Amino acid sequence: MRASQFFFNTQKEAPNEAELQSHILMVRAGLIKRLGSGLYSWMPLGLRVLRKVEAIVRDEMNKAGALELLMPAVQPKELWEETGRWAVFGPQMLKIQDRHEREFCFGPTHEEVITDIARKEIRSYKQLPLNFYQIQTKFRDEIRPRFGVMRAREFMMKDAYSFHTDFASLEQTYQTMYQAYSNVFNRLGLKFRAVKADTGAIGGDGSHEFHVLADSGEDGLAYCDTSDFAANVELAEAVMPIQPRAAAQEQMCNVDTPKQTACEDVAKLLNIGIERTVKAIALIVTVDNKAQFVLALLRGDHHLNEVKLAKLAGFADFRFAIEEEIRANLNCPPGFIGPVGVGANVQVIADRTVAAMSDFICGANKPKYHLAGVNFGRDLPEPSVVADIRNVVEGDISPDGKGVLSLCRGVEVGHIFQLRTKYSEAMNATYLDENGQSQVMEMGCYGIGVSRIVGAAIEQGNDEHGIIFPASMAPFSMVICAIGYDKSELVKTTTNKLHDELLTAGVDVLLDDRGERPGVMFAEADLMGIPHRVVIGERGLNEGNVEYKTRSATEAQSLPLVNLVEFLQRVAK
RNA sequence: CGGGGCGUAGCGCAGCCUGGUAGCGUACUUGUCUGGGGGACAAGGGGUCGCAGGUUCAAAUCCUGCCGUUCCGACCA
Repeated sequence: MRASQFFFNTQKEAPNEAELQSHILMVRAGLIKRLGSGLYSWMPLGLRVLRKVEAIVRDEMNKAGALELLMPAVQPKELWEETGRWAVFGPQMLKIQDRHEREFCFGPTHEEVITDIARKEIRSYKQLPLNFYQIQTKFRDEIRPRFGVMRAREFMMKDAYSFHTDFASLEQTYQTMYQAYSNVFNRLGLKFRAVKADTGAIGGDGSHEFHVLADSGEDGLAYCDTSDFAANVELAEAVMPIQPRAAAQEQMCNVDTPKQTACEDVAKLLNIGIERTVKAIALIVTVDNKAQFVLALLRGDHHLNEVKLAKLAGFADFRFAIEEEIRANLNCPPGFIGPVGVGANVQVIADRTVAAMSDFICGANKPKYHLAGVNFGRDLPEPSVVADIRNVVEGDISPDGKGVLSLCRGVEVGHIFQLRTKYSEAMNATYLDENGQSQVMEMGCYGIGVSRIVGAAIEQGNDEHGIIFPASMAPFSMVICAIGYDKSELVKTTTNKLHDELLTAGVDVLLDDRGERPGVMFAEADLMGIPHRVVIGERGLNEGNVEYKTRSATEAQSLPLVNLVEFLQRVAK
């Protein structure tokens, strides 16, 4: 490709709302162009990247035995009512009407459509297992689109759905997909991790997320360095403390904390470790339309895990209490609340760690006071519920007992689920088994955020000059910067010839024939993240040399003209 | 939906308080000089100042309403 025949539009400044490096660089390099909130055009340069990712995903899906199809993006409401998700998905779904005022949505996912296909097309156990996939535009009306294509409303997704006669078959395909996903991310050249995950709104049993590791990632991950345990922080279990609760040593007493409302400040004032403090989080839990005031106890330095809490029996519907509710139930302003001496109207639940603490510090339910030397069973009743309700922290024992946990952040780019029969049952997707009996199909589903991968990859690969693409997804694998293309006949003929020969050799090469100044060509090539750069000018040519450098190298090397194509062909592989 | 910010040229911004010819940087066009890390000089083109209403002789500027957008708290590939 010749730069003079292509179109790019690089910018020195990115729009204000771009806050993530990947977003800024994608806009500056001219990969994408914003149309509206969460809506992006993929410009020719960006589309080349997207297509390369797609190609790898498609190839690995095919290798794993999945069959590509393409379903409508627009889906009728009736299908979604069968599974009850028309209501469940709620405002995240873009709902539209046709001229007859019939209701549709722009598909945020395709379980209903594929299950409808399966129930109509699959009759016999002999046809199973089957795995269908598509690569298609999805729309989810995100509450807060941001980070460019990393959290856009319209995005490109590969979604696959498998159908099985039994769970064993599902597990087998699930493993195949797990491996295929690992292959995809390895081929893309990304640092990633597969973690155990919460199944969220899609539902089902077994589930793994695939995360590209990046400090700016929206998900917290916990992993064990000495075993293969890895899980989303939402799910990672904080195991029961090994040490049983120590016997009480101190007497309970008031301590003056005139301004100290946070555990951290109380600990500082008393000159003790924050791990000796307990905080009480006031919640309103609704069961059968009845609101119950609850204090959830956590160690001062721990954080509540709302996903875990919501999974406890009776806690599905909870929210944080507001100040008036706290005052009404405890007769005390927030900042000094605690579990000691509360009335029967207050339920107290404790995190496992707290349940094993003794002689701790907590709020006194009296303004400007905390209590020290507090002990369960003596100063207050044992908590009614003890459960794992906190986020794991660095250094926690790994749930598999084979080491300690470390934390990192990641961008979720893939998610695989064992759906089991959630959709097939609701939509009556059945087949006839060997005995002529009707059986409900087992299902799995497997997603990859194709467009998100581009953002995640840039998040992982960039420097002060711009994007550093992995070779697998760069828009061009090589650029020839022809210095003085418009002035020097020698440069022109040499670079033209090299360009044609590289193309013939199968190298995805860009010839910068615009006659731009060297600085401009270098800056733009770096910004776009092209992995290999060949610089050809008259001065070097007269000595029989050209210059070569990879995107991430700091120094260029001089190469002889002889055998140049062979060399470049080899490095570009 | 709750709360804050911002809407002026493709992008980044000033002007608004104190009403009176719409500006700067960048990008774009043309020319000259340049030519190894977004070069210099000169001359240009490009704006219903988000929309609607109001106050006024006069509104980008003051007032009201609406819309869009963005950031901070409940979603997910």
